[in-house]
Amino acid sequence: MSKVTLKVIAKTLGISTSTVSKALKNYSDINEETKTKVQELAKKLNYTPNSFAVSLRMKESKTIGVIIPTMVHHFFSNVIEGILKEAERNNYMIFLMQSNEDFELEKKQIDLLLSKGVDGVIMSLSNKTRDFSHLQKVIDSNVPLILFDKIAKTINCSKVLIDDRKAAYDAVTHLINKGYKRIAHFRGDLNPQNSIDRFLGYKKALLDHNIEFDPTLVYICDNNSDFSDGFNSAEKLINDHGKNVDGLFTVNDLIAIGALDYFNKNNIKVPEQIAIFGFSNWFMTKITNPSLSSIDQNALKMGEKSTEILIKEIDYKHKGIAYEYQKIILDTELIIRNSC
Amino acid sequence: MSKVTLKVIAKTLGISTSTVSKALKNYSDINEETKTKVQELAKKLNYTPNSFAVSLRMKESKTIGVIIPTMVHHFFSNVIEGILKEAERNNYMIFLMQSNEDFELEKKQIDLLLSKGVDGVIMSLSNKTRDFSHLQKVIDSNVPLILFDKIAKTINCSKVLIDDRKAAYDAVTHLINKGYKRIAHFRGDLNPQNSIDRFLGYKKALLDHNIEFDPTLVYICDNNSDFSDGFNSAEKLINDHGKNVDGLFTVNDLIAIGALDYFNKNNIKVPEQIAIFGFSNWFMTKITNPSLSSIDQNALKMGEKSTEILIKEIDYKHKGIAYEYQKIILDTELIIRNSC
DNA sequence: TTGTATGCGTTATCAC
DNA sequence: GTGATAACGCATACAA
Repeated sequence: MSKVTLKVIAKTLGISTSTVSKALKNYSDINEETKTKVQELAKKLNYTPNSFAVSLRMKESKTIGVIIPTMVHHFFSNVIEGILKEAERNNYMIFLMQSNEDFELEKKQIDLLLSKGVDGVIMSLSNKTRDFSHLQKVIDSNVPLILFDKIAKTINCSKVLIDDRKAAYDAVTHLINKGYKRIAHFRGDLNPQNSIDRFLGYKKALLDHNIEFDPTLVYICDNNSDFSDGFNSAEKLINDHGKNVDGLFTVNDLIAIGALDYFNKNNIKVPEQIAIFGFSNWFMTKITNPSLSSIDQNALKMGEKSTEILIKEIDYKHKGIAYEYQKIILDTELIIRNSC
Repeated sequence: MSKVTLKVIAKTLGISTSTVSKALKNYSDINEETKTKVQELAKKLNYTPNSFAVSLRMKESKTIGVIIPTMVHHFFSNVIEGILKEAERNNYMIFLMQSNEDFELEKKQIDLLLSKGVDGVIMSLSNKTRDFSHLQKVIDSNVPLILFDKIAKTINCSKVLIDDRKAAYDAVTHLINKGYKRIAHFRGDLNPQNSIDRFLGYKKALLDHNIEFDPTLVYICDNNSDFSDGFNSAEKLINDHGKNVDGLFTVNDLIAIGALDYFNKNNIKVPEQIAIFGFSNWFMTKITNPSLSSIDQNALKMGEKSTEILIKEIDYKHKGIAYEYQKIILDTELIIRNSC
């Protein structure tokens, strides 16, 4: 941090710090001559305002806190990229934290962010989070909060998400229209809302098309950061149902790829014997054998949009303008490839 | 940020703010009774120190700035995870920025971090960075700087990296020992040091084993965030050399997978007709067909180690202890799978 | 053992 | 137009 302060400039110019401060901000009641004099010297000395002093005085830090469950994940790294880009455009900096799917850590991180005086918080909840008092605390501290993807329905704040239920419904409907009838589902954890919604979309698509819902075709993959779960579930699926299954819809692409690996290694033809539909449109899906149909959920845009509305709320709050919380549902897109 | 200040506590207790300040810090010259009184009230009121005031006063922010070229990348997201974890352990927060392989942006971000008063900076350079004056600026500002992976040789600061040259040498030697003789190399951008070093390791392995270095077997893949570059280069390779090539060492796994995709789609058997060795040990390499041999570069540890030595340097600086810059070379490991 | 005074660097109010 | 002064919240040297 620069050692050049207003005082230094004032002293070398023989004027007061308040004049310097105003001159640098182009206040109308300052003589043009002094203005240029001050601004030139400031530039020459490479003056930058001390951000702690500014924040202390102004009660805003131009800083946003972000908490995500896991860093190493194509979806989240894309969201982060979107957040960083939008923040950059608006001159905000990002404090990044990873809750590591740990509720206690998530709580602690909220406190840390609040104590650091962030102007707002963007977060996606850990799979284990069932109690939301820490979120309420953010709101009660009068700090704007945006939830994305893994949200808490009961918390009153702006949210950015996709319609998981509809996306799943569309994917499964596609499978059905292609003639598949015994469609399995590898779902995620029982707790997170989007894992629930994808399951519900799957189920509804079956029922709407007069296909019996068979609970034995649903498998839980609770570790969604690895494909081994998909591989193992595929093995179980075939052991349990043999050829009496012809389709598979998975909660994410990683699991789909794990399952595909199992099928490939066991000479089960995809999509001839079993069709697969993934979720997230991870870039790897283009290159699997066969390439994998999936659902694009536009993670980048989710990050950008979350940041955009957060900054708007910060701005409104600052100006004392009232605003309503938004619930933004981003479009998803079926990407049909060769796996179904 | 909490509205409870030292002043509030002092006033309700009828004592001075300085006594409160000291009591909360367990100063030895404060009466035990007042101490507990103060601490209890502070707890009850949920007092948290105003971090701007503390930073302004103490000239340290418990904050680290991190700049990486791209967010959506398995290597970097793993590094970030390591940084976040180590920072968490030491009560530091991370400002994350993405230079997006843009030199001008990288420069600007340095200024932003410096103006935010970070206690230290960790970064990996953009591929386009050839001028390092912005790094020197960090050092001149007396802010500890750690470079990792994409470093500047000429800048005098601590560095954390792997021995790219040796790793590449080992991988290519493995191919040679397996009997492959016409080994191609898909290298990265011409500028970054690690792309150069991997190329040099490749070349040296050939020469040390009496295999002629054939420059026409070297292809440049300058977009290392996608596998299409690998696919296209593989196509060129086969067009140019037909069956007169039996091995391939790539600068990273993404490119290896792109190449593998081309071979698979064109019925070129791996490793029978051509063997492949990747770089980075991305988790996808386990699951390709065939699985891909690669080099593990322990990204997580690179993040942790960078943070660890940065925090040590911050600490030393703060205490006025002299320290020497370190150059830490992390171990790499050949992971042999079915592609060679 | 406690309180007073000062300063960190900035902005804002109000005299002059 | 300009400058003195106070305040943001905290830490600390020094006085009491």
